[in-house]
Amino acid sequence: MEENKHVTIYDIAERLNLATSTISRALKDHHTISDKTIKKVKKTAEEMGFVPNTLAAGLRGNKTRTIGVLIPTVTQPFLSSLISGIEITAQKSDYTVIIMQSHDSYEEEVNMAKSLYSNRVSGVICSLAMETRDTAHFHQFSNNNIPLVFVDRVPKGYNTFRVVIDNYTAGYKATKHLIEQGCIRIAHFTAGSELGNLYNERKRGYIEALKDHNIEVEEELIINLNSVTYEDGVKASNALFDLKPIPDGLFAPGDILAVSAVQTAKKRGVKVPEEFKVIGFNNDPISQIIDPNLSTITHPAEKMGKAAADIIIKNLKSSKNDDDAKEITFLNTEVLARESSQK
Amino acid sequence: MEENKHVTIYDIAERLNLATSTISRALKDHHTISDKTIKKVKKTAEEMGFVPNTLAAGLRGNKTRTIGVLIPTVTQPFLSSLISGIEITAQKSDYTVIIMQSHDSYEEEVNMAKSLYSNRVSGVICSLAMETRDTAHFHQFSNNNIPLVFVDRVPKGYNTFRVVIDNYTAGYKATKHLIEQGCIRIAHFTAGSELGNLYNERKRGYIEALKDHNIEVEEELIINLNSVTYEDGVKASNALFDLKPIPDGLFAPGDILAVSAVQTAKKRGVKVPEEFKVIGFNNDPISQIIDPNLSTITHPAEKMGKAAADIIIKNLKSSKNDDDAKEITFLNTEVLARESSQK
DNA sequence: TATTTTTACGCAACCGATTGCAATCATTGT
DNA sequence: ACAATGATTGCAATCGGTTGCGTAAAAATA
Repeated sequence: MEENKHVTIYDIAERLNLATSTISRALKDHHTISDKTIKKVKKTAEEMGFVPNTLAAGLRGNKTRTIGVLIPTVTQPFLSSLISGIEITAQKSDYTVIIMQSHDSYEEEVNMAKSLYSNRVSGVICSLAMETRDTAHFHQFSNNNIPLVFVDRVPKGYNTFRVVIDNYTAGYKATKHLIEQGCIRIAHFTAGSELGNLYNERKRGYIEALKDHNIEVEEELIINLNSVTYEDGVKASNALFDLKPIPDGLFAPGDILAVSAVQTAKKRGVKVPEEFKVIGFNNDPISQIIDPNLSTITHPAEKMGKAAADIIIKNLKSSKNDDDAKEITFLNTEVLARESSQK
Repeated sequence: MEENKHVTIYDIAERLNLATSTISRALKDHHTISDKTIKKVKKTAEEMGFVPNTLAAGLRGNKTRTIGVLIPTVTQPFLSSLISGIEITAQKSDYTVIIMQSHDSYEEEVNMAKSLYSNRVSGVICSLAMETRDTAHFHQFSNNNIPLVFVDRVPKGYNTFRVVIDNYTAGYKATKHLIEQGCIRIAHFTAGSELGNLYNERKRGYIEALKDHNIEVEEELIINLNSVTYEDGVKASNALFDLKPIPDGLFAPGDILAVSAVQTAKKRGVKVPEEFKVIGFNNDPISQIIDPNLSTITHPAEKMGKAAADIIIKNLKSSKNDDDAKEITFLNTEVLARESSQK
């Protein structure tokens, strides 16, 4: 196992009796370099096993062709699909992706943002941690002209790019769907989070849909969860089924919650969808596994990732000092009617 | 939106009338720097919003405190949990994680390996792409003393660190479990892959378990899949149920496959587990969602990630020229008996 | 043939943190 | 009071590409 020192452009230059500047330019097909030289350099570089040192280039040029991704976790289907989308698009333009997980912790998010900045990423894509209440730690990007795109869980009142779905409309659609399936007492699970206001938006849609169909909004049918987990979903579901007449429908703003409700219903002898119709959110893989199959709202994760990466890359290309307002991209969602909400 | 130039140690040095070397040392609590100076420097650095430039440090020191992770995809539960484990451990030691997806393509794997090397990662953790047949593209790491750990899908005959489960034993256990539950004609799904020999190993365990219990190995019960996907699982399952007397059990080397079998069984009126018992592999989330709950083999993804990261970090710390044989770490698996294999 | 224009390449500074070695200052011993 | 020892800090090279500017050589034009 020989201890190969890294091969540098200096090594190539020495071998060919050329200047490093020539090597550097030849490797990038610079027009001032003759074709002969370019071929010769590339051939030699290949032979010597030259691999450019990204650090050196990044240091000098102050651009790393790296996109930093800061998300709560990679283990949620939605987020791993998001990454997948980012990665596919990034790769096409020869960008590298650094992924960091905040684990929904504000402190970690702050640290990792600093770390990304420290690594001089060219752009940042972020979905906020649940805990996050302020966005000061993102100013370092904005202030240094590093494109910043928030996805899905985006902050209010911060002029950056955003890629989202219309959570209000989606919530409205979901609820309307249940109404159309005959539900008249529809429950809703929600979760608090001031900055990433998506649950509030879905709830708004839910309420508005009820009102539009002359259905009374009952506070006891709206349950606030601490966390969007299976366990909390089970608790909330049990609370629902403890009600005197149980509700006949549920709009859960997440498939895990919806699944927990379906399974709890089964355990308690409540028939889905006959006595209790459910619609979830996200179209996670589990929605097609559970019996009955779960109706849900599509959430174009991969598409969102691609869109976010596209924005970063396009922005980097034009490299204009975009001081103007940052666009907000809305992606479409749809009701996916399956068995759990069948009339 | 002021255009803050990055603050460097030069800026701090100028402000305090000190040398950059002093600043650099003060920031890392070097013992030759007085406490006063250290405090002063840190305070000023904080005030000025100094964030160290990782690139510069990495270039100079030729170490980046970055772990490169090269895996087929992040969207599989097993792999995203693996990442999670890597990330948790890395973060504790202040390492950054770069994730790249090969999408099971050999060509992409080669490119991304080069990219990781180009980024001068301090260590690499890899789970091979399905397509990969040789490992030449990993020599650049071995040759340059960059610790390399293969996880789960590991190459044969390559002296590097490996973190795996004992797939043979796991396959044996799974099959034995079905036998103990009364199965006498057990089918098996398998998939070809020469380098990452895990399916072959599981199959070996399956066959050995049958032999040990005097059960004939029937070739028609062993179905070779092109890919480990739901769709291929459905095809294979239908093939099984087309047999004159259908088998009474199935060991599927992946929960997706097992789920596809259970659902296909339902569709065709085959009762699980009464007429057909199933055990999967991985303990993916879906195994607890499907009805009946899926018996499976635990696969300690997060633990494997932690172990792999630990190896990298430990190796980097000792920084000995470990020319000796690389250890192989076996993690434990267990049968998780749930409803789908109930006697 | 003399001169202008191209073409092709070299020189050297630069990015920002790190580090071996030299230098300066303060403190203690004699 | 002076040398010696130790505590602090400064100097300058270094890592490996990148790039503005300068120049020599070749080609084009007068």
